[in-house]
Amino acid sequence: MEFELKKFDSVFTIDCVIFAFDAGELKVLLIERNEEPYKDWWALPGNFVTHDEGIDQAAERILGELTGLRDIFMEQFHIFGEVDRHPYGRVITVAYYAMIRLNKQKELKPASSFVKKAFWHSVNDLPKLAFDHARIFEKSFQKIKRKILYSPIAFELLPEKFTLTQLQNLYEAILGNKLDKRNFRKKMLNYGVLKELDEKQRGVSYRAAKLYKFDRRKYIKLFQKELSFGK
Amino acid sequence: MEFELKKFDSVFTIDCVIFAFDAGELKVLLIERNEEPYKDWWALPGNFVTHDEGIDQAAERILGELTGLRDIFMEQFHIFGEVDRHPYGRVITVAYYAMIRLNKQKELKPASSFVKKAFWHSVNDLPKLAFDHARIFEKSFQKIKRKILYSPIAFELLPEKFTLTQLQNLYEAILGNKLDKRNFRKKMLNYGVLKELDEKQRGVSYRAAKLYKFDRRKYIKLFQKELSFGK
DNA sequence: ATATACTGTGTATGCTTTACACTAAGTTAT
DNA sequence: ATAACTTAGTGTAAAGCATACACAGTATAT
Repeated sequence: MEFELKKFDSVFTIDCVIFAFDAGELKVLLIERNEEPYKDWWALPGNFVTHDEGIDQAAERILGELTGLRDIFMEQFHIFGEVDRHPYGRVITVAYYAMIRLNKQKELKPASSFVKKAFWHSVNDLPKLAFDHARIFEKSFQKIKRKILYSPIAFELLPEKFTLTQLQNLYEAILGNKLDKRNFRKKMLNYGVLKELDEKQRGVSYRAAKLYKFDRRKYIKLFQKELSFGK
Repeated sequence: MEFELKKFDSVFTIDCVIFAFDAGELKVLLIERNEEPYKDWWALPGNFVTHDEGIDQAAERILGELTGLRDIFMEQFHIFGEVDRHPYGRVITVAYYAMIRLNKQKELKPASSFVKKAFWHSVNDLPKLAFDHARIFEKSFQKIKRKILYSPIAFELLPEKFTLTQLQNLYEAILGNKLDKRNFRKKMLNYGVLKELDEKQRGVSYRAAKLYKFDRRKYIKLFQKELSFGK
């Protein structure tokens, strides 16, 4: 890919912050760049938007090409438009985030020479990032910390069936502090968005915990109620 | 202003949704366009971003030129990037919103031939808008409806000194429903972000109400507390 | 059988939310 | 001066939610 400075007059890019939860840690997906600028640096998956695609489609395409992840629902959360954020010229980036559930189908296979590899990094131990990506990441992290307080987005990160302890660990990983077990369970069950299953965890040493599922219908009701101020 | 189609390959604009509260009604600032496309239509104040300005500065500049309003703190809330949203080509727009307090200094004086006039419209009775501005407005309105539930943004719309009834009317105008007077007062006073003044309303028929002020210091404390999940 | 490691549960206290209706105070009209 | 009008300002009981806190139960491994 060659850069023509002229075109940089007004260029948009997309950057994606993809969160996942694995081994008790919150992770974010990074790529190792194979192109200048910032060759060999870690960066958020991101690239140019072409002239004939909407930005939401562009986001999906770019994430797919750079990491192999397909059909991920991402939400835009901020635009970064400082004049000097890109060394080659004025580049405005639209930042998207998503929270996903890891499984075998979600292998990382970059399909672009732009990327050496894609890799999940713990959010607590990130390498130095290219461009202003550290800032973009920070903003996204603040966003989900805040959102988790009023919206059950956590479920998107967990396997379909999960235990309450797993759920609590996830909250603790995102919020960065410990929670009381009994109060946490009371609160979560009280929201009424969990469905208790007739099934237990398998393959664990020691006592197995009950599994739960997220009840999307009840969640939608809760969400609407949440939008009221009381009488 | 002449449009060169080529440049439209990747062009971005800013659109501003400015809210104010007047005569018991929530208003939004619109301009009457004096240029094609959508000449003579009402639209949100918006225009092109130049190559050498950051988007936040661009937003301030554009709002100032089109409406005469200066030094308004706006916050970006969404990017609209569908391929077909502008009839002349691909135009991505960054939408900003602000809530302001009306006063005499805030006269509307467009300084651009692009605009015939600028005018406050009740949000309940908007004309047909140019481009996808109806959608942009809707999104901003949803945003503030949600934000007012957890953040005292309402104060930005009121005069510095206000009565509790005015505050309640504003909440009702934004939320679109009636609230209970006693509960509303209890809740608001309980937040602890209002300072009671030794002063009463003047120039009203019938009994004058006490005036209050917003206490920004206490608000900041409240805001930090709000970010916790409990133990 | 025993050690291990995690699961799962209850209660009392205080605070917040909700539902609900009348009197007090100042202004205007006569 | 008085009556009529209009808005301001106030309390309480009941229900629900948040918080603080500790130990017995159960599946597994050896």
